[in-house]
Amino acid sequence: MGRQPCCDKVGLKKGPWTAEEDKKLISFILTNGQCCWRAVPKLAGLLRCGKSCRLRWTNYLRPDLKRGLLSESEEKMVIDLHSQLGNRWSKIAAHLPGRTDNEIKNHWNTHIKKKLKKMGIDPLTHKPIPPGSSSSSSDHERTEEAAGGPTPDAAAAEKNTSTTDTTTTTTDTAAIAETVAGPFCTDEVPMIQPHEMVVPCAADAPAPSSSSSSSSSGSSARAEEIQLPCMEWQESMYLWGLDDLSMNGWESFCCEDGDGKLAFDPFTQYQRDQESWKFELF
DNA sequence: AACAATGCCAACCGCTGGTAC
DNA sequence: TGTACCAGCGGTTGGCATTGT
Repeated sequence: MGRQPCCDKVGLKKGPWTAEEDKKLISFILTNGQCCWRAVPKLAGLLRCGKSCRLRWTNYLRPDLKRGLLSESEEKMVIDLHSQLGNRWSKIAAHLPGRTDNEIKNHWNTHIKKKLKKMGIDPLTHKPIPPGSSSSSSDHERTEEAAGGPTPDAAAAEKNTSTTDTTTTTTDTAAIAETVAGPFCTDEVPMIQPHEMVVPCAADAPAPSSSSSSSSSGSSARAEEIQLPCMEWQESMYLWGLDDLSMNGWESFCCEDGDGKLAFDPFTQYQRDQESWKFELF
């Protein structure tokens, strides 16, 4: 059967989100919660497809997101989980509160993969690379990699890794993870410590079940975890800008001392233009 | 200083699985 | 049982930032 496009693409905006669009999306979800994504852009007054809205929310605007590089322990966990689950980024992300599948995927492709290759470990199989095979990688190799794709052997190996051969690879990978996180410390910004996590409910909650019994279980369950802030928060929000908000989490603007500045964490690689958010109370 | 190469990440694309009818 | 619709997933890409020459 032919699938209809997720939305009418004519006249829809693509590319980077503007601050104004972010604001619309956040305020809509604040008011209405996460419902049918297909309807969100229309109801929120956005010229985006629902899919784009969902992605923007889950990968960037969600208040329980941690920002910054993955810590060593998180990296170890990713390696270990990857050895068991393969490229199931959403499953891996489910074990790392505040991290998105996209973020983990990117981190894997840009950092971890490289580290493993440098150590002579095949990031696909988590086993030592036989001498003689190439282990270099760069962003520009991705084309060849993508074009060629994994070798049948590698693909099979990954499949094995992710399905049946979990016991051996887990053991291997535990050691690998230990080694990798040790000598290679690429993190050049302070780590987020567990106590700095902005939305405790995400960390405290059990890992989301991968099996959804209804279409709403995944994201909606997550929505239920999110403690929507009090109304006073909105003043802080506009005072500090929504980018700060999305970066640090809503709770940092609702902290007991009532001073969002204390909650602001300067370590992040926050580089986005904040000009457009300086309105209202400024 | 100018240009090229490389790194990085947000966002997009297309597919899959689940569900309602 | 088959079809249509939806949310979610994983792979890929575009473009900006950074680094090297």
